[in-house]
Amino acid sequence: MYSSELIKGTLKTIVLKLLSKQEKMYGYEMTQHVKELTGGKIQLTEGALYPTLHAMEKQGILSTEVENVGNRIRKYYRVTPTGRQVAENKVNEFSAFMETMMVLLDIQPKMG
Amino acid sequence: MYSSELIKGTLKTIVLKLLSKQEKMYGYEMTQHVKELTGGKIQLTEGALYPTLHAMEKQGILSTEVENVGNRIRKYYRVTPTGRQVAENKVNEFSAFMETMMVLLDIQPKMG
DNA sequence: AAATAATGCATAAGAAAATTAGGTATATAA
DNA sequence: TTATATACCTAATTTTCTTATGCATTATTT
Repeated sequence: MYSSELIKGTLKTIVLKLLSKQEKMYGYEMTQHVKELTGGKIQLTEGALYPTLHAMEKQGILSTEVENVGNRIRKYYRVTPTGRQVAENKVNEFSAFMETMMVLLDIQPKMG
Repeated sequence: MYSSELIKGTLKTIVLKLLSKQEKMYGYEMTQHVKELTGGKIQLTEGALYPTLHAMEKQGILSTEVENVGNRIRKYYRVTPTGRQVAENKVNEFSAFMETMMVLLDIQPKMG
């Protein structure tokens, strides 16, 4: 697990990237997906995730549809066309930011 | 300039790295140094920097010495031996975090 | 000479984003 | 039947940063 300091500010970017790759997802699914993809090193907390999802919906970046699974509710999120643009910008910005940080911190890129 | 969201949580890491490379520095000098090194893309604000420096000093990560330059005061900061270890850990953690984020966001490493 | 910008420190109010902790409810495994 | 997993949500608090302000000295521009 990374210190929570580092992860700050990346939540929206992560959510938007997930939803750019996968038509629709619900909140809990996102937490599990990220946990798996990062080997448990990043774990989205629900207390942070849900308010952020609501905010992004309000901003027109995400849209929702509710589905009933058994007696439970699932709220699926999708990126809107606007959101898709925001997603791309966010990822590009993060990418540029990382390059800058690598210079600043003398970090060598890993050769695949 | 990157959105302030992204830069959040990296301030201590940046300061510790600067001071690991350069025996001693004063606050204002750090702001200028980072500005130059990043082509203005990251700018440490004094409102964030000074309180953080004070906190790190209190934690024993940094030590200070005041110098009079003309009639002005300069407060130099150094990393303590403890701080040097913290610095290394922080940079390593950030490096690992970036790798994780690259996987998560499908970002390709730049070949030098 | 006077005004502005740059240097250099500092704090304080407020905003933003997260953590922590709680709540509701169903399904399943031990 | 008790815990764990699924699935949503909110509220109080904490952390961290921004914005604004203040003080003082020195260098530069007009």
